[in-house]
Amino acid sequence: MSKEINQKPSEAELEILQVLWENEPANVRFVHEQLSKKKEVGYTTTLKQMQRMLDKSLIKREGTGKSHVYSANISQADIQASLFDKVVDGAFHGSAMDLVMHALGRGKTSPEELDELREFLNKMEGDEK
Amino acid sequence: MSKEINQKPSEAELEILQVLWENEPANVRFVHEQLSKKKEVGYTTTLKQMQRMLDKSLIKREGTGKSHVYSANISQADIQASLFDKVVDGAFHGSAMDLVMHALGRGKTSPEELDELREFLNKMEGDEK
DNA sequence: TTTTATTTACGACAAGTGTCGTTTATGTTT
DNA sequence: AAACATAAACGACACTTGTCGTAAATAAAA
Repeated sequence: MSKEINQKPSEAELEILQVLWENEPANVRFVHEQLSKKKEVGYTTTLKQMQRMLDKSLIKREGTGKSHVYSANISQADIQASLFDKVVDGAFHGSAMDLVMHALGRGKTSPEELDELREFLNKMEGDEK
Repeated sequence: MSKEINQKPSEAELEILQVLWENEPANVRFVHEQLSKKKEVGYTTTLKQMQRMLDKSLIKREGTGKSHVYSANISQADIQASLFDKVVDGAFHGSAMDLVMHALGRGKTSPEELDELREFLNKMEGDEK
């Protein structure tokens, strides 16, 4: 059901998608300004990147002449799933559980979050009868 | 303390590293044969890839003349951390917890694993007094 | 010590990516 | 309408990556 992910976004493309996911629809200037907060990059670079993403259908756009606005054309959920699988396969022996342990073992998880997680686990247990 | 990760491995490089992590040290032929189980690829392709990885110091090698054996030069742990951060930042709003939820919410986690996780959580709680 | 089998080393090439400079189109202001 | 400001479109270029073919080196067999 979910759209085919023909072209997985590159590093830079992902950054752009992030901006879009949280600010759709947005024009190039806006996206560029957001990116500029994180790194040094030229406006035309961002523009070009977005045009290529348009070609690849990673994003879509509306508007005419001088006012184009873009939106992501793949859901964040799809990318999450895709990247998740990739990292699990690529670095955690294919074991999602190992990844979870890694996440929790970094010592950066707050007690509140742990509680939340615990609750989540209980809920899951309930679900599977 | 951990070695700097100057060049993050590419997709193909990661596959090679995986083989090495589990079979160090290994020669090109062996690595190539392992890769061949998963995908179609030429011997020289693997060789070239490994030579480049050597240049980048992703791996190291020993031996002379016709018998070279290679070993990974970055730990799996480093890569795990690196890829983990990358995916968390890139697709999960920087929230490791969201990633964990994603992992658990896929419905591919066995009850045993969930129990194991629960125990892990309890243990963590204990630790932080 | 030739021949044979392998392994390495080189060099190439196409596609994809990150980055821009420059030019063109198009609204906006005078 | 002329001048400006700004956005979009093009084209380029250097690097990386994935893939090999071919040549050179070297060890093993005959």
